[in-house]
Amino acid sequence: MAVTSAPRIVLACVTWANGDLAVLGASGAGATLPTAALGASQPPADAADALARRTLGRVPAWRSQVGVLREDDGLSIVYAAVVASGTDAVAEFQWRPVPRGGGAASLRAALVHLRERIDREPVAFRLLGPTFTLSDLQQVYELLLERRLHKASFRRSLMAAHLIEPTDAWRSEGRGRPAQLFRYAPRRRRGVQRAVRFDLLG
Amino acid sequence: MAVTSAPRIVLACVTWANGDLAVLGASGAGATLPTAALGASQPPADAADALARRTLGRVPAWRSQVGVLREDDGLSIVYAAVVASGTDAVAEFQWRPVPRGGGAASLRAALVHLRERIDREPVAFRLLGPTFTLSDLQQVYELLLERRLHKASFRRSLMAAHLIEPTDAWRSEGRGRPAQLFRYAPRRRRGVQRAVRFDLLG
DNA sequence: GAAATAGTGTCTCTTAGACACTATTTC
DNA sequence: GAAATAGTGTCTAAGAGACACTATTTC
Repeated sequence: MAVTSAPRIVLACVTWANGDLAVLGASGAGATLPTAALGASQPPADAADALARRTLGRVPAWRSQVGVLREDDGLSIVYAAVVASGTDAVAEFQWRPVPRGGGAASLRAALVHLRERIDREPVAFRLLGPTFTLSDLQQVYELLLERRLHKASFRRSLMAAHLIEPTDAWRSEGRGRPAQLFRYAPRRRRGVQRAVRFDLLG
Repeated sequence: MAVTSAPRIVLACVTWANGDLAVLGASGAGATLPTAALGASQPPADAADALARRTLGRVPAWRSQVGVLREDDGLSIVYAAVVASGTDAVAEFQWRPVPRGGGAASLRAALVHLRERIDREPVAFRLLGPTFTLSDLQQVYELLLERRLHKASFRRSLMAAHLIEPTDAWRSEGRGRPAQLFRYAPRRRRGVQRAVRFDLLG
């Protein structure tokens, strides 16, 4: 038994608000992420959920461990989490716009983590509410991937994957044609495995 | 300051030997992965490298943090590492065939970690020696991905990515036509960003 | 020549992206 | 009707997989 300070849990909890990504932070000047000490013999994922419950009032819709960082004052176990658009923060926590390009190392790592998982896990769908328009969904993908996507192509491959189903509701934002609302309803396991990609290496 | 046992570093170090993947383990009956206590204020990556140096005599060609697990006797910080085919283990450690489907949780997590990164980081190339045949490379991809790949298609997209260059050496394995040796020599950054994939979700 | 392995040419089918269009709303 | 946003049809080019082939070695 060595005398060590217990590792700390750091939670980067992201949502989609006002057409932008927002991250949960402590109120006040510094944009610090919520943290908690990890209990002896407590599983880190449980600690992350407990921390979310304390700062948000609920367990996130999706959560994943980002990794461990050695920081000045000890070890930080960073978690990325995602909650549905419209979820309110509690007490002394609030949603802040995600800083473009900058921010603390743990937040940047969490955003990279989300970006790397968006095509394998339902990150984008958990960021949205129970129903959403296809423009909403595309905007979330574009924010997380930090690049523009082709509208027709996005919709075609989305439909081909059978991940969503239309509702009979439509939403009008004031100007322009109303958009149909969809819900996340994955039907297919996974299709044919596709080729190895070498184009991301180098 | 709480009284806690320091987290442990666990190293899942993989190589390619005798046409199969092998993992470095302690000699003897139990197939336990090498471990080390993490020093207070020591960065985990440094501890993983030091552990590799102690059990292999060298720093791995590629290394990545897999994550933190709460185990019975404390926290384990798991690292996946890869060394070139032909590297010898030292002292009381040896290469063991990777158990198909089974094995300890930390080893399974490390193998999933490698599989998820093979198309974004040069994992397969670091598993091979400085020169290799295209059949070697394809076999490593097939072992890591656990599925067969199409030979002509594999080679076409590999060449299109400009990741390797031919040497003027050929290797003959006894039977069959000798194969040309290639080396890893990535030339291109990355091509055009391609579409979002929905087919891995669901 | 048979067997084994390396390596290639060609066809087809799928699909991503471009482009241009139609549809439905507010003003 | 203009502006804005949603949604679609068609063409093209790239690429993945199937198939069948050629090439070079050992026996």
